[in-house]
Amino acid sequence: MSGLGSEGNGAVKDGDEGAGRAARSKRADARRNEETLLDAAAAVFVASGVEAPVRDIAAKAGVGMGTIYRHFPTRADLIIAVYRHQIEACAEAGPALLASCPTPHAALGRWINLFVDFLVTKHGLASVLRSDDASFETLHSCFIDRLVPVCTELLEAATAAGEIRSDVDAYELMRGVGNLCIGADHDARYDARRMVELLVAGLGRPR
Amino acid sequence: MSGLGSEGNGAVKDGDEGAGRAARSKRADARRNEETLLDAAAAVFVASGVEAPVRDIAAKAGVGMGTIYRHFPTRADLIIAVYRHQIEACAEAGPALLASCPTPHAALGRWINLFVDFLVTKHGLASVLRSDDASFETLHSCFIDRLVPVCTELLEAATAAGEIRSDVDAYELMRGVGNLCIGADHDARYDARRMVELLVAGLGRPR
DNA sequence: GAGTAAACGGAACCTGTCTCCGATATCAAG
DNA sequence: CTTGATATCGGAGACAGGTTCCGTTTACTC
Repeated sequence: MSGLGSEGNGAVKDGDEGAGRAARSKRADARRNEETLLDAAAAVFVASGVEAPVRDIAAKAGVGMGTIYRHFPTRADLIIAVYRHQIEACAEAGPALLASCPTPHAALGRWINLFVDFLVTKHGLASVLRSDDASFETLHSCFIDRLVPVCTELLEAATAAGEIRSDVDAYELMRGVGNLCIGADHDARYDARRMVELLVAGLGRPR
Repeated sequence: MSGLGSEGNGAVKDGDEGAGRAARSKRADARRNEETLLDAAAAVFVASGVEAPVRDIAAKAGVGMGTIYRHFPTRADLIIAVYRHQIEACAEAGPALLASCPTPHAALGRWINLFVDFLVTKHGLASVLRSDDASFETLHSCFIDRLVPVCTELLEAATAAGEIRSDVDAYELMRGVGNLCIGADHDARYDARRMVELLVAGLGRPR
């Protein structure tokens, strides 16, 4: 609805790999495969959800299992790579909203809506974010590291403006919102957006 | 904290199996094993969480895989059996709270706390409740069928008293609360109870 | 005490993740 | 263009859970 970028495109490419070292040395086939893989993964995620078997992605990309695991040591790394730029867009929207909205509280609400839309439109992303499987730790902290600071900024602005209670921190809020988005697809009776709206409403100073 | 029964005891026994048919015919060893299994499962769930391998439970009970699956056709059935009486206790607490609390809204809050305590103290129960694996559908609807009507009653009482907004139904609320409880253990920075409190606060009429 | 149906046990199977290593392709130097 | 060093590929198979199957054992009945 709000739109944090479309679905199946490259992303990552080669930019921020080795912390800007001198060597842009990857072999051509490797570069090509990485991109193919990213596209295939994005396509499969859309078609079958984020929990699609790795084998399917490898098959779709026309490469072997080894290749996929060389580029993305774990499922989670692949997911991160596919969605990294969308997380980035979401993070960047924070300060922008703060500047353009009438009140910090409004900005916070809008920003959270952005986040919710992102999670809800990616089948199963929210669940996988909450998986207690250790290998998803990376995914989790990728989201957290990038997004929590932004959320903190919005939260502090709203607190400073006296618009919300001050005993909830950004990490907790984002986890709560993330949790509320779980299973939002495949259940017509559950509207994650409305629940999040309630949560944000509850944030408002109890007079 | 509030206490919906302790952990590892029988439950189910033989009562409500075949809709009160005449035949109480099970063989003695079968009856014995079922109870052993229930106890073992409860113990393992406490020790390793609800997601513990079925094999572990069988081993703990000292029976073979076949036995476990004869009594509980699927993982979810076993979980249900173990927790059924606690769900029951929670359901029964609803009307009681409504009668004993000063306002319906207070009763609703207390009842939801009961539910949250139940979920949070059972490692991983909330996650498994939200699993999109089809075999947990039974578990899901067991919770839903028994608890949603109770929640509806509380909700309607509070609505009638003009204490809350009226555009949220019990199913949605319970799903939201259940979601908020996911991963509440093993993350000290996340306090599910506080998030649920926020949600319930948001339920209050926006003046 | 024998006969029979129910219950048991656990090996085998399925699905999904991730590892290992021989086969293959790329690139640079001669 | 050839050649060799080396990065990359591919996919069989190890591993980990859940679930099924079926030959064996056991409890109850006559």
